[in-house]
Amino acid sequence: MESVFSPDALTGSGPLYLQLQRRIVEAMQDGRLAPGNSLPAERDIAAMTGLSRVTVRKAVEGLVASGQLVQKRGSGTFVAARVERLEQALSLLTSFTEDMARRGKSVESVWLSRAVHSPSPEEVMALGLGAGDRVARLERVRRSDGVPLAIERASLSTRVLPHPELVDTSLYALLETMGNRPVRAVQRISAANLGARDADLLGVVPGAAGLKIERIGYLPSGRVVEFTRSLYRGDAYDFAVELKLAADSERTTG
Amino acid sequence: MESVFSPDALTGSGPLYLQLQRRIVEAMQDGRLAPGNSLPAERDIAAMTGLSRVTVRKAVEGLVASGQLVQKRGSGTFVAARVERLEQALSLLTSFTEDMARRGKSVESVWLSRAVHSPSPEEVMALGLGAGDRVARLERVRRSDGVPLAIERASLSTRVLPHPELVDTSLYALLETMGNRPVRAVQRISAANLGARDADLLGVVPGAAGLKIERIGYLPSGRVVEFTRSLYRGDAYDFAVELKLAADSERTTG
DNA sequence: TAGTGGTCTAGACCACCAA
DNA sequence: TGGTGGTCTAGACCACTAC
Repeated sequence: MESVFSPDALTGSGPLYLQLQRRIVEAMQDGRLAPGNSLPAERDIAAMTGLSRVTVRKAVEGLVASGQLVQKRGSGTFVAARVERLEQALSLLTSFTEDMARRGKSVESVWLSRAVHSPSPEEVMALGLGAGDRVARLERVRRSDGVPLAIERASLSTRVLPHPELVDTSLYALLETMGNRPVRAVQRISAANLGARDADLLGVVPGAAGLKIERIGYLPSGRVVEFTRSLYRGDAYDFAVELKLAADSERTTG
Repeated sequence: MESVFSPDALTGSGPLYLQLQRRIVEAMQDGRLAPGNSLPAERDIAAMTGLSRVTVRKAVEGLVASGQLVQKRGSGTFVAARVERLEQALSLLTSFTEDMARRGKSVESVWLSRAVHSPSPEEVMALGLGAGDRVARLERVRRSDGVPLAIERASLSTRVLPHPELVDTSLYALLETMGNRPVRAVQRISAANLGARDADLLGVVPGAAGLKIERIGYLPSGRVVEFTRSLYRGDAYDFAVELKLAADSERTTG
């Protein structure tokens, strides 16, 4: 433990903050710093290493940004707990609730908003709204076993969901009872660094990588039902897809 | 322009570096700072705003991390160029080369490595190798129209690819000539912050969000052909998927 | 209340780039 | 060579947490 923050061994090449960072990472890898362990206070590390506190902070900063350390103001700096990685099959149209239930995980939703609004231009486009149409917006943080996994922002025409406040756990379950459950959807997946607000909601550091998914769900008739933008924690989620050879795939759309 | 860095208007609430950051973002959004424009030198911004250089750097740091600004040592700080976002259909098994050709983009590969190695434990698992088997490793940076888009690290048994140095542009094209082109693949998609080396290869800042894709490709016989780990630039790539209702999908595996 | 991280300053030297 | 970003220091005050 002392060896991690000893003043010697800071004799390597490169910036001092990177050398210190490297030593902390090594200590975490070989178990000298285990998940949950706290690091000495920044001022103490500075005194032990002979560096300034600013330099120590810069070393720690990078590890906090990559999720390996967690800082709590007034409390201390801790080695982050490992997050179990969940995997979701991407080829099936399932809801988050159903998906988690299937693998025996609890699901909690923290509602941020459930109300009717005037549509944004983006929503008008995606949902194919007419003049005067209004949208139901559902915004929530999805948790499983207490760990926040995703932020979900769904928009639906009030014609399919006039009373968004009735949605409890599963949006798809409610849509099903009204005969409006989508049977087909198109998703776009990309990655983005999370902003301050979203990172906060997901319990990660601003700038952490998130999986951004935009989904448009269709009824059998081809009408659009839902337009959902989700942000998944990059460190906690995997999507699995099965692909087939191009020439091999049947054309179901022709 | 001066208004962005004027000493007044730093009267809002919250940390000074966030207030300055917000003003820079606003200037980029309304075009007062256009892509390619340079910002004043850090020391000048400090003088103009009445802040210390350290505080100015902290404001800029966040925007560099999220890819909105680019810093060049000895040269200056610049508003980042916007990167056109490409979209790839995820339901078809195509190669990068074919994919880009289809949309009229040029493709360049920068080879980092093309050689035969002893397999790592991970490769033994994924490829189902036996004792004594060796692997061909292909590592390259994929560029389109000069912009680096992805890092691709492919591993194949030397039984299907004895001479990796023969791979020129398209791995799949070569495999096809040998009757070893995969017809099916399973992918896992997640997001991760890019490390220093990978970020450098992709021309983005360390910590930027990347789309991580692991793919295992199969022959018609069910044998594994390739194990590929790719990292796509999160700001330049979109994957599109079409989903179908669970109960609706035919079971082809039963 | 004592200790922690969060912010901020003024000033310094170095490495790199362009003219 | 002069200007730029990159690193580093010593010291200060604030906000929050735990006791």
